[in-house]
Amino acid sequence: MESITIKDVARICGVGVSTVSRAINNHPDINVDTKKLILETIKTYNYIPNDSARNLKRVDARAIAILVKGITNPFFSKMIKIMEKEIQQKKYSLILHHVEDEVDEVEVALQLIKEKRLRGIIFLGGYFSHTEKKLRQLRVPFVLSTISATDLIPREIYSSVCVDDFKESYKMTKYLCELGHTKIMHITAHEGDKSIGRLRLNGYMKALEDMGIEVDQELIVHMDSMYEAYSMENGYEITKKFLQKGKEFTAVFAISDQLAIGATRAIIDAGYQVPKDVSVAGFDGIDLGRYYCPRITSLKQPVDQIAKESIQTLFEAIENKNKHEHKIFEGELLEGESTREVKKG
Amino acid sequence: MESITIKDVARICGVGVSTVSRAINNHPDINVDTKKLILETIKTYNYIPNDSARNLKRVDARAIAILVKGITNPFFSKMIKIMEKEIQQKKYSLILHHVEDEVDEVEVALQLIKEKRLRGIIFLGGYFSHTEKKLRQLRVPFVLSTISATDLIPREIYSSVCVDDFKESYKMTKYLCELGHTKIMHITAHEGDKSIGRLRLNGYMKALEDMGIEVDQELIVHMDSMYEAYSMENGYEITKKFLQKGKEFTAVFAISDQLAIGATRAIIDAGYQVPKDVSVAGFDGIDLGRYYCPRITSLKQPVDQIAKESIQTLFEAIENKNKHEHKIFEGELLEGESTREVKKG
DNA sequence: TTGTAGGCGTTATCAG
DNA sequence: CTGATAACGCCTACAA
Repeated sequence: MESITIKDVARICGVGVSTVSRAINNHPDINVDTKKLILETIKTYNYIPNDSARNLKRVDARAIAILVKGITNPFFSKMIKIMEKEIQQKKYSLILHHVEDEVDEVEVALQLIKEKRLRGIIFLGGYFSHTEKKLRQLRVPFVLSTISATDLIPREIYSSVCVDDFKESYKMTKYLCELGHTKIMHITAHEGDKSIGRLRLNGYMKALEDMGIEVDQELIVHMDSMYEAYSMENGYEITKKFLQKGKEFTAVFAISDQLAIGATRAIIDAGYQVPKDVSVAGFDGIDLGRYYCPRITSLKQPVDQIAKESIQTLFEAIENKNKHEHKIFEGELLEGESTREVKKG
Repeated sequence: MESITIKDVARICGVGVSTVSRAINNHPDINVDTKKLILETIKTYNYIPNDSARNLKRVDARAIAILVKGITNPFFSKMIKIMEKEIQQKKYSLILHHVEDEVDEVEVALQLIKEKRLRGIIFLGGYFSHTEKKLRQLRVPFVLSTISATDLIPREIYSSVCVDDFKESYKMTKYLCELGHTKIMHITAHEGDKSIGRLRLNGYMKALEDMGIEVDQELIVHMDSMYEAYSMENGYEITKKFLQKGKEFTAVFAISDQLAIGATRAIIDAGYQVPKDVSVAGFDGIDLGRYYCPRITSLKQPVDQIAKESIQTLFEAIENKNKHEHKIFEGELLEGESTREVKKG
């Protein structure tokens, strides 16, 4: 019934617990034969060390955690895979943790630091409008990956790796304008968002302004909190409702590819064609966009680089206490089949 | 530097540790005012109990774990969400754990049981060709959700909730045959799969046989282990290669929607139309299929029911030691826009 | 209602 | 190279 402990193994092998511990943890000071014996007994008796006890005692677990907000977002999946590899290479162990939309990721981080003796944290997704005070409680280095925090948080207390959301959004909007679009519906984050949603919205507005197009507030549509954030469903429902209003528009620029796909389907369901009647553009450049019909024009984030550099930056901060960096990568405008010059007439 | 412990809190409040413990854990025997005081100090000093220490001591954590294989599979995301709710309702805590494609999920489970004092486990995804011996090491009840294990494992040692993969696959194949298709390419699991892949393949073959169509081995294509299992990319690359062979076919039936979507894109890229030239059907009935263009015809698994029943079954097994059930739900054939009658001529 | 002390399974320290 | 033994932070009898 009860499971076997290190003491049992020690007793069975006729050695002390510390010797068993040494065998488990690959300590150098141990006789090869005793080690062999111990390892064999462990195998036959199927002993598994209790990790809680280990973490309790261990000063350093050489572990870092990735906190992901938005379990369904395929954009993150890829990033996580790359990060996993990098972390393994550094001989660290990874704690991957999903946090629900409404849950406070910093609370979770605080908890995890205690529990797992983390050396550092990567935050993936979320809005990150936390107070400085709260962030300072995080005693280990952390990096915001693909999250542009607004200026409310002093940049000396954290690292970040991302694209310039303002600029890339500007780029995409300008691209659409240059195709002749002047009535561009923008699907943005929830009302009151102060993170990437806000930055991309600003980029959208500035681009219009620079192109001499007046910003029409009615064309700016927020995600509906009834549905999952950044999801296809959200994009679909929003767009469907928007179409019912009869407001004129010739293009959609959504702040995620999933939203863009939802929008596309809604437009098609309403009897229009993409891109013939309406052009649609997204953001992120996820694989799905390449498999969708039509291929979604998107602002591709360099996932690979961002992932690698996030880990790199974190390790630098770990080794070099208090060294915080903010790295910005260039996005790439991927022309798909979902955008074209505005229809004449 | 060092983080605050229960002793510190006790000292600060001028009480004993057990009192603090009682305050934290909502024990009844405690003075309201002292409790208030303690809770406040905890807040201001930002004390967080060390979970490792807790789990070490606790006999029972009222926790169950979900082990998911295939982080990118959106089919699972939805299921997890529902399960989370159910588990919360039962006042259990949930440990959600992803396991890599090559990793042995039972090993992970064994580890987790020790570490977290689990009461039960849900397995989601994977192939499950483990030995009976290994499975017996799992001392807590477990249920295979949407995994039909083959008969190699005695049914008395586990529970399962899923559709009848053979039957549903038969249903879809028959549907395609009735549309007049006789040359149906089948995208199946890796060579040697003995789990749902095998069952669905059997269903496909039996249906053809019953319809008087000879099974053509050349039309059966396995996933390529170069790419992620069940992914769009896998479907795309496989189909692309298949098309190059010039083998004649008028329909594709893939064992997942993601594979089907990849196949669709490959077919379109080759200059054919779906469903005009080739019909495509998938399996699972994920949301994405509804947003794709064309909407993917699929065999929809009743995610909601399966998720709820999985949890239900697990709790019954927990409360009722050794009571194992095998529940089967009916799938639904969702006609999309990706299939139609075979082209005449 | 409260405090003291012992132990959960490991690892680290230090003396053999 | 090896084995006692003292922590790690918390919970829970048991005593007060």
